[in-house]
Amino acid sequence: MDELTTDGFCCPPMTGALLDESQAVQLANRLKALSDPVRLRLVSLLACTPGGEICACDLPLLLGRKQPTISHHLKLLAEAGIVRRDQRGKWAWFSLLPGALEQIRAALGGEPLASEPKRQPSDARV
Amino acid sequence: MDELTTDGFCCPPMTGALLDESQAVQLANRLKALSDPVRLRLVSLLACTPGGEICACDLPLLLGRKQPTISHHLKLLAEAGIVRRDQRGKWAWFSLLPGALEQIRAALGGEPLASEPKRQPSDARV
DNA sequence: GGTTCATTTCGATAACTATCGATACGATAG
DNA sequence: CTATCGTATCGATAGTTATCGAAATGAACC
Repeated sequence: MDELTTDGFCCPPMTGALLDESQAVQLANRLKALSDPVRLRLVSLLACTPGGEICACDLPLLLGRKQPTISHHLKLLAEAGIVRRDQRGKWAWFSLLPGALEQIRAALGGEPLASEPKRQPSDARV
Repeated sequence: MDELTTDGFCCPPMTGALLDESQAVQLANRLKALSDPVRLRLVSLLACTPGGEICACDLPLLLGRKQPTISHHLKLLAEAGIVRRDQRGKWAWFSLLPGALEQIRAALGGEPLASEPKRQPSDARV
């Protein structure tokens, strides 16, 4: 899990910068990291916390999951480059990795993504 | 699968609009619909196609998957409210549902999502 | 070193998902 | 009505994931 190289969908009207297989896999992996209610709430918590970070010890209560489950989700988010772990004394603090969400949003298409006319049914095949 | 009621993460600096369980489930479902390379490429194709729509008959070749697989992915995208189906004669044409991607992007946090200071390790418990 | 406590890893289970062959459905053409 | 052909559904299989109890790891403190 490394850099996000694509600038995502294209479409300031009608370009041709499709996602190739590997770009799609990369973006899919990042989105998958966010495609879970527990992880979304976790990210949302981090985003809304004044200091920007949360102690792992509070998460089981905040999210209603047992501690190993929380740890599992934190690991996935960290591997996806969305969250950063900071061991401070006995406790582990987590924070959003700056720019991560913005990158994902951008990959989902920075531009309007307009829709347009219609083609004939008869053009369909070949 | 209906409306997207949340405006997502909060955080024009430090608000308190967390995602609750049901909001999180809803958003997770939409993200899950995008968390697959085949579906991402499909969406990307739709986004980059001049007319904004593609005949299902072309997708097995374009995406390198068999027809039932394509049909499966199209169904998921349609159920997630990302794609629209238009039967025209014998063929089914698909197009992006206007605004769907934008909604998802917005739910991922319309605002900067800044990060900030640090707390003491000793504040950790209680 | 040894105790304590937060967190991760392990292992097991249940639920879900992508894929595709076979088949059913649906619309058009004859 | 029948044949044809595009698409959806069914059923099976293999791979993935969320969850959590139990055990291992790691850091502070004495």
